[in-house]
Amino acid sequence: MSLAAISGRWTTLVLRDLMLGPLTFGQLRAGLPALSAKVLTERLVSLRHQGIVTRGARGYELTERGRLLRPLLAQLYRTGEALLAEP
Amino acid sequence: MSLAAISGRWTTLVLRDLMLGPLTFGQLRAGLPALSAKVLTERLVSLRHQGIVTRGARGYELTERGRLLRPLLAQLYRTGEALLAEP
DNA sequence: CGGTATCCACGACGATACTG
DNA sequence: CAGTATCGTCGTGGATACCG
Repeated sequence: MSLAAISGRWTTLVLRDLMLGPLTFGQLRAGLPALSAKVLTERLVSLRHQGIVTRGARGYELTERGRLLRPLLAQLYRTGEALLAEP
Repeated sequence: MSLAAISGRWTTLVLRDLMLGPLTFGQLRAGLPALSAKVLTERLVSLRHQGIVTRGARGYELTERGRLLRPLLAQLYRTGEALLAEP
């Protein structure tokens, strides 16, 4: 369930950027240069269908529902650190 | 990094079962009947290569490193609940 | 029981070109 | 600028059959 929300290459990175505030398509691309327009579009469509992101006047932004993912993202990075520390 | 550890269909479910203690191949299969032997093998090989699981006398069990994933798994399920609650 | 070996289907991803 | 369309490739997973 929550895995669906963050699965797919790049998804966590897109979400991390959106956690800081609304961003336009171009701003998202600029932050993730290796991500193609096509895949970014796919990710955004998927996230919008899940009610995690909306498209408004200021670009794309997280919904209330999307903000529920913040602790998960945080834990994801924390665990990544821990795995690096204990090899 | 931590995403690699939990990516792949079934991986989180295999890990959740192993959190309870060592399990044999057959016990893992019994717990996840829809999971084919081939995919379970793949998952276990991958997890062993990442140092998350070892194969011992009692079957497969989490390493010290593997136990680092516990908070992440917990957060994953907690977030899943939250997403269901707030539609 | 505890896997390994093959083959096949499907979806994800990347590159490129194009459009309003 | 903000996407959409198309195509080819590759990885993942499922089904099935087989082995020590």
